[in-house]
Amino acid sequence: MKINKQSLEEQAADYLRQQILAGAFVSGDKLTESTLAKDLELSRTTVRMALNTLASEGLVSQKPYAGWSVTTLSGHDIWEIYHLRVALESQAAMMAAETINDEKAKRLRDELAAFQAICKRKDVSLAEVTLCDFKLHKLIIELSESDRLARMYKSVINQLSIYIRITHFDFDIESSADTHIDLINAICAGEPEKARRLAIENISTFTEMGQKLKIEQDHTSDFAAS
Amino acid sequence: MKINKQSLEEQAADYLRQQILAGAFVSGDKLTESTLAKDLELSRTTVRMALNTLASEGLVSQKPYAGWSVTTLSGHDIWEIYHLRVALESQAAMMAAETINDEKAKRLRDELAAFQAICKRKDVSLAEVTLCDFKLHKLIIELSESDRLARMYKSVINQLSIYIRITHFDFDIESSADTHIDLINAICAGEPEKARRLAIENISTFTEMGQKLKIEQDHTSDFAAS
DNA sequence: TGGTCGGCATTGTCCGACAATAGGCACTCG
DNA sequence: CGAGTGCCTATTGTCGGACAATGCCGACCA
Repeated sequence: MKINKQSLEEQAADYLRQQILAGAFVSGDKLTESTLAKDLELSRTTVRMALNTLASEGLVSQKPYAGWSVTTLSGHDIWEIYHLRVALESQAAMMAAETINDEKAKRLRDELAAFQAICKRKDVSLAEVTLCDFKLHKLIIELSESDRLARMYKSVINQLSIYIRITHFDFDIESSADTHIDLINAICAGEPEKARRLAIENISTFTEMGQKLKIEQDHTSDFAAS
Repeated sequence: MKINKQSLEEQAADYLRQQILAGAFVSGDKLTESTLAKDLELSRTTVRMALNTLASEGLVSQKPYAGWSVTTLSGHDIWEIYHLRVALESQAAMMAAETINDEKAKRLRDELAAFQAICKRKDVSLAEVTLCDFKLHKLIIELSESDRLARMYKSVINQLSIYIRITHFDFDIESSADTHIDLINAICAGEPEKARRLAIENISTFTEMGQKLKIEQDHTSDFAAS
């Protein structure tokens, strides 16, 4: 038996977030309260509150009396988001290194090992590699043991994925996991400053490539889910 | 003539935020929708949305069907907030250093000079010093030119001031401004890495003292206002 | 003592209504 | 032809009331 403890508003927010991240609504699309209310079979009030939630996460924007729309990001917005990601992820790497213990280290190494195993397969798809990469970064955030940081990070990543539907591309898949080895080692060794530096480097190369190519990504809901 | 373009919800949120930061409601106080609605002469719906906004900022918490209350922060929460402040403020210092120009440098130096002037006065109050200190930090954030970062920073600071009603205490007021000199110089000189390091040091000493003493602070509304 | 059962306060959700506003269209006037 | 003007429509902003769902607390009972 499974009972649903989430409020309707929460469910609506989750659903809409997922739809946006999955690309069912794309940047600039207009969302009207009454239409959504009919589609979701909810009252306008509830839908409205869900939209408010998404707005606070930066996924949708509203113009007074004009309507809601999926956020459109300018170049400057992307710049902001990139720098925020650097700030949060490097901080998380530091904190993870500071609070490292055997159990955490094991989780990190296991995740990295899985990542490497995936990369070695010949028939591996980009999607799978991407998923592993995401999971690893997400794990580092989790190991920082800061819910607030995790929340902010998720918001940043979600905003980013409205704009870019990529993470990895046609560069060497095999070495994809390996670029994380040093970072994971630094964290496990309890070297905060080194971990911080490597985390920044890792994101930098990632983003640099992101500027060149944009590819559809088919599992954007990963971050929004939890 | 001055017309009010803000929605009622926004005004309610601003008002409540100010009340919380000013100490009219303290940590743990219960807020009931219908009571607030009567007090503010608004509908429950509107109040509810305002509370939702504050919740997304971390100022109030809600337990389903039980009620809203001003957030109570645990030791771990404070730890999270401290680390977030470090991450955001050091990043802002870096970004300010990276994008420094004559006009920005002038603003920084002017603010610092004002700070120093205040500290030199014999009859200066702690409140005034605190205000200057806040303004300087706020300026650095602003100079990073990232609205998202500013928003997150404000949220972090607001949460912090629910718990701690202090910024400065009975340590040497005269040298208070001077501890910022190196940081400002690094930013103006366009040295991101140095600026980052000094920003972290600055916050660390600040927080360290914050753990010892807690003093009422009488201008908490500064950050929430803008 | 410990568990159960109501009652009360408060939130969660809905509906319907109406005012306020933005955005687009047609119209006028030069 | 172009610019400004005024109207119409779609949509949001706000409201009040209503009722169900739930958490809390105290009373009662074994």
